[in-house]
Amino acid sequence: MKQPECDSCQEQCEHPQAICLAKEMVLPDQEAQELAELFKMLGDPTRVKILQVLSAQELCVCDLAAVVEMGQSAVSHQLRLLRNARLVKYRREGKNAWYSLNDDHVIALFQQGLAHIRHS
Amino acid sequence: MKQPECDSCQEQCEHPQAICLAKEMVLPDQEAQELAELFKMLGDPTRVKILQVLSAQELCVCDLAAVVEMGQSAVSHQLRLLRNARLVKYRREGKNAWYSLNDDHVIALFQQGLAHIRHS
DNA sequence: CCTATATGTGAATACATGTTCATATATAGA
DNA sequence: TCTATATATGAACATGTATTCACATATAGG
Repeated sequence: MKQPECDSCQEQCEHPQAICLAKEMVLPDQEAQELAELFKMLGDPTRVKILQVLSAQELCVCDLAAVVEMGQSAVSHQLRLLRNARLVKYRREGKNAWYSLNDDHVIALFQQGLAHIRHS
Repeated sequence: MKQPECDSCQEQCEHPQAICLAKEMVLPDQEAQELAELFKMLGDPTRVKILQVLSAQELCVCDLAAVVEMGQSAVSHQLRLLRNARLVKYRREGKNAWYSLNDDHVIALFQQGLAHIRHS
């Protein structure tokens, strides 16, 4: 077994080797933060529904509001968050703003997530 | 094209067909809720780190606190959430409580998530 | 039984989040 | 230009969340 190398393990830790191994592999702050941001964006039922229905077709704001049964304003606020997170894009056509997924990665996450909650 | 079938589409909606198709496929409330809960659980950098290091080895509370550089109490609170969500399990051995992942599904989600943030 | 150590937890705090309301902006059509 | 409709957004509010502090519980070893 290799010896712990990080300084902080020499004094106070209960199980220095385990800690050092863990410290070597743990995601750096920024990446952990970004990953958490991504999951946080998927961590709201309204946004879940929005993203899910957008995976099948482009929809405008008032349609989305009808589908998820929420006010137009609430949906619009959520869409802004999803836009900022680059999870959705939109195009303007006359009075309507048509939203769609920016890429399909999110769908893979949904599928994994659904698989998890469905048999666990 | 098939006609819209859901009642609510007959009156107010802007694009009834799109809405009806979406309504037919949208996740039911409870499932959207559960999925959101799962992602919410992954939506915090501390928990992200905890789960990630637990994917490699079993660790006790004070070790986890050292690795994620947070107080023992904070870690303990987070572990309770993760326990309630059945994402981690633990066994007591003397004075220590050794935590580990309950299953490996979460890791798949992390990998998907990392893939997403790393090239997007 | 007493002490030291590891862990769990309630209360308090600060902060983040989601929705609503009112209103602003943008566009189409008269 | 004026009106109607779709969308965006700021402010306010209520609720949720993460951390800290103080303390409770549990266990090992005198």
